[in-house]
This record gives sequence, structure tokens and C-alpha cells, in this order.
Amino acid sequence: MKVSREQMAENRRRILDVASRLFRDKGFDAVSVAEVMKAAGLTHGGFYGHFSSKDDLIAHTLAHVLAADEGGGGDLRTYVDSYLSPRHRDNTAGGCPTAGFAADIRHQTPAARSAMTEGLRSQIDRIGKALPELDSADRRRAAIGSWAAMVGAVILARAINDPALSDEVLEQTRFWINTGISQVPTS
Amino acid sequence: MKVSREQMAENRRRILDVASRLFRDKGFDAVSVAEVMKAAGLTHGGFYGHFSSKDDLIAHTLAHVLAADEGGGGDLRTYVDSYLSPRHRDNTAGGCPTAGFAADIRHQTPAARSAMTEGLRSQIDRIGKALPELDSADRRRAAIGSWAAMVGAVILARAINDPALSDEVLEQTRFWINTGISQVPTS
DNA sequence: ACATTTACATGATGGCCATCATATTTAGTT
DNA sequence: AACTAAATATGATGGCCATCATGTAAATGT
Repeated sequence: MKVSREQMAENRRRILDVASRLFRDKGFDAVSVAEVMKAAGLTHGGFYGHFSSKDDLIAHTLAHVLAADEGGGGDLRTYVDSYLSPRHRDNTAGGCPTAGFAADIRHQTPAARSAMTEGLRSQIDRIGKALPELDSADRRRAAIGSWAAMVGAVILARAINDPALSDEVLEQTRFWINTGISQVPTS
Repeated sequence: MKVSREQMAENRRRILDVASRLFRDKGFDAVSVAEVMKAAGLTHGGFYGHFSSKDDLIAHTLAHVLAADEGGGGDLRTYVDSYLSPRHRDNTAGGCPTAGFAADIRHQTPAARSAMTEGLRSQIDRIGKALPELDSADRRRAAIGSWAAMVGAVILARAINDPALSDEVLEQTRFWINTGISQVPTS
């Protein structure tokens, strides 16, 4: 049955929302189109009225979630601490899309990879803006280095089995980053 | 046809070798059992004589490749530089299994996750041993922080589309790590 | 040499999934 | 109020894949 224009727009938004959560949680391959539609409260048939293919959904999901992700507004220390928390590690479905998707994106379409590229660019800028005390070159270096460490630490912490080591990876990386961004690099 | 005991052992080794390359290159899901066997010069039927399931193959492949991976023998600077090189970024099939598998392992069996846990543990120790100038606590922190940044940087560099930004992520992370491990942390 | 075991090959089987075809119902439009 | 177009539902279809069943031939033990 046909639905109103706003209803359809809302359906599309809901598809993207649940897809971004399911994909982050289980990976692109492990989530079927039918599963996404069901989670959005629809059936699989209507899918191709919204997107031309599953790959198309993936690309739109990435653009959607990376645009929605702000993450660097407030204090950098606070952001780093919450990013490298057990709470964030355990919240894969609602957590950082970069940590959830980055490794998988290597196998996706150019459109998906471009969305990730732009997301990374703006994240580096955002972190850099939160480091006004450094000069321009140091700021960019600290932003990229810190972000790589944050993403890597969460991915490693999620991969392993031992809760104590997982917690330690997060905490030591936290300290490592906080000492790193608090001093002028020797270059 | 039956083959000799040594031939069978060699076949098994070859299966693990090609599996580790294919999995690193394309991901666990995108590689079929038949594809692995074909790459090993066999047909799919014999597979279940060597492994009880695809999950079993994945777990053994991980243990195999993480055991073979030494990586921290020589100078740490040299290791970091080669790890964060475009050459390593572009060599997914032969490159670091942690960077290739870490994100995917979250969805694998407990056996696979345990193999990764032990691999991470020994890698942290290896890097720590290469930092004799730091005291014990700083050494562990630097080892974990550096390793997280290395893994994160390679994953990010592989995910994105823009070669210049990809190169920059590697290079800036290299600088960031090298300044980080060359100074006594303030905390 | 013979018997037996066994590693591998060939050839199903059943399930899941992306995508498509068609039906149904209702929002817009006149 | 009636018409048309569009959004979603229901129901195929074809392909891929993990796993299993069975055949075959060579290796190993006696």
C-alpha cells in the first residue's frame, strides 16, 4: 500500500538508522536486506523502491552515519576518555562508525570508500581544532596520530577475549594519547 | 587417492598458508572453502578431512599466522617505519594479520578470539622488549599505545580512497609514534 | 603380495540471500 | 468521486556456499 510522502521519507530514514546499527553490530555481510527491512518495520519487497542495491544502501548508510557523527565538539580529553571507555567498546551498534566499519570498507564500492574518506578528513579537522595550543604542523600530526590510536585501540579491545587485557588496552592508550598531546613534539 | 603422511602434512600447511593470504586479502566471509582448496591445489571434497568446519579453519589459520609472525626482533624504529609504509599498506595478503583480521575477529568463534588474544599479548611484549630505555610502566604504555596507533593507521589508510591522505595518515602516525617513544612521559 | 585403511575427488543437498515480478492498497490529483 | 501513480507486500528465481555421501586409488602394515 502506498504511504504518504512524509511517511516514505521517514521510512527511508528509519531504514538508514537501523541499517547503520545492524551493520556496525554484525558487519555488512552478516546483515541481509530482509533483516534490515524487518528491523525497520517493513518487508523486504519495498527495499528496491528506496535503494538500487545492497551496495547502494551501504554507501548511503555510511554517508548518513558519518555526517551525523560530530564527536569533537567539546573538550578533547573528555572525548578521548569516553571514546576509550569500556562502555564505548561494548556499544558496537551505537558506537563510532569508523571503528565499526573501517576495516570492512576496504572491500566495498568506491562510493562507500569515498564516504569514509570524507568522514576521516573531517574527523582529523575536528580533532585538530580541539588542539589550539599546538602549531599547525604539530596539530595535524597529533590529530592523525591520536585518531589512529583511538580507532586501533577500540578495534583491538573489541577483538580479544580477555576482559582484563581489553580494559588495559583502552586505558593505556588513553594515557599514551594524553601524554602525547600535552607536550610539544621534538619532531 | 591416498597420499603419503608427509604429503598430507604439507597439504595441510599449504591450506593454512593460502587461507591466511586469502582471508587477509578478502575477509573471512568473502572466501569460500572451495576457493581455499583450489588455491592450495586440491578440490573442495578433501577439506573436511583436514578441518571440521570453516570456523575451525579460521581458528587454525589465526593460530598459524600469529605464531609465524615475529615482527619485533630488530630495531623498533625500523619496524615502525616499515609497518607504516605504503608498501605494507598495499600488501594486504602478505601483511600484518592483526591489521587484516582484528576487526573481523569480533564476529568469530571463541577459539579464533583466543588466538587473537594471545597474539596481541605477545606482540605487546615484543614491542615492550624493544624499549629497554623506559621503565616498566612506561614501557608497557608505550608498547600498547604505539601498537594501537600502528594498527589503526594501517586500517584507516587501507579504508580510504584518497592516496595522498592515505600516505599522510601513515607518515604522520610514524612521526607521532617516534616522538612518543623517544621521550619520558610526563605522567 | 595382500588387505586395509585413508586422503582426496566427484557429485549431491539444503539453506540463505540478493534481486525481480506481480498484486494490493492508498495518497495525490483533477 | 474517480483516476492514476506510487509505495509496500507477497511470492518467485537463481546463484552461491557449507557440508555431506560416495567412489577411487594409493599408502601402509603384515
